[in-house]
Amino acid sequence: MALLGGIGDVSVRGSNGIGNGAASLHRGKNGAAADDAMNFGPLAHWVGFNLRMAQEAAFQAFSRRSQEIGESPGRFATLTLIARNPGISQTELSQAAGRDKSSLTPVIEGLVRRGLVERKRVRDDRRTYRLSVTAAGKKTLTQLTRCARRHERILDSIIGMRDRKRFIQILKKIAAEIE
Amino acid sequence: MALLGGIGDVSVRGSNGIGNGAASLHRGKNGAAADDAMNFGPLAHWVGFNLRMAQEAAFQAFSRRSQEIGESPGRFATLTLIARNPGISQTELSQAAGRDKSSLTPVIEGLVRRGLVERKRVRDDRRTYRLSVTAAGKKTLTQLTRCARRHERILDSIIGMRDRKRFIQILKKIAAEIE
DNA sequence: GGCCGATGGTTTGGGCCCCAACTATCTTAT
DNA sequence: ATAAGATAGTTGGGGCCCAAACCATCGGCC
Repeated sequence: MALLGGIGDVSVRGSNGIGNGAASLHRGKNGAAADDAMNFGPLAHWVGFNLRMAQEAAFQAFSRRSQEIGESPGRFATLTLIARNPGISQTELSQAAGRDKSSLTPVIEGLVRRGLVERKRVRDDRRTYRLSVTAAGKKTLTQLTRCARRHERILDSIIGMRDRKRFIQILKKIAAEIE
Repeated sequence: MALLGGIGDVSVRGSNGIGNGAASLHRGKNGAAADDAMNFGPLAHWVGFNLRMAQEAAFQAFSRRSQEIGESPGRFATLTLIARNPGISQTELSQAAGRDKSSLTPVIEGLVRRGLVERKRVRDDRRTYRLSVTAAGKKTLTQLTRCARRHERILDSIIGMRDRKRFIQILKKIAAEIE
């Protein structure tokens, strides 16, 4: 498990990379589509679709990794942001993380319950909370960061250092400018 | 915002691109973090995080677009794949789309209910279904494709034609090679 | 001082996803 | 033939996300 050695093999991947390469699907004997390879049509050339596939795959991979520590990718990003910006409010946090504030309620609630994050009311504005990471939280964060670095190293090796910087730049640009 | 005039401004974006640029958060008067800009720490340089942000943003954008037609991005990809590979089974489909087969049950069920997809039992193997797109499905697909092309054009303009090809290549590589 | 609109957080309802377990069916080896 | 193993699809439980409705509090304005 990450949990397994490869868990069966949801990974048709590995061999086929989405492209109209040579995915061997073997439609049963008389598959209606005489073709033997999967046809992705226009999807193969579209950014949106490939972005989704890549993100989903990377996310799942990291998910498995961080699971060993008992945390999820979402909680990890949140924890990091709080650590780097002590005293931040939930709304600010949600904007930074690109999530709706309502999504953070359960996440924070969980972090607090596990004693990784502290949440204090503010005197001058009794609506907002002020978040900060506890000592235990810092410790967990260190582990998670190590774990994330391993994950990043793998991604780096797939992308190649030559394109890495530009690749990230483009991702940032998309997140910032779309819509 | 897309749906309103600007509702406050969930869009810290636009101005800050995740990078440690100049996101002005204005922690209330005495914000614990004296800093005025959001600190993303290592997240800013990591592929995983930026991948997630970009994908999520693009996904939401397309989601809104396709909603006008009454469909979702997930259903769109599924429909396209069925159209391109008539007679495909649900399992094959799930592998191509990189999702668990159980995720497809409700999706297909929905497409069938709306009369966009046809599902036939096979004689020689009564376990599998054979999927195909109906005439109505083809029509919807045409609309969706048009809609997707508009979306793609925007993404293209953000990425720039010079890097586009390489960018997609990298995304495919990630989806194919990670774990 | 009291009202109204804005703002921080929570709740509720819905979507999409994964995984593990289960049913029905097919295949294979005995 | 038949029992064991593989495979197609479904079900149930859990996670994470968004959007709209809802409280409480804050702030400006008269």
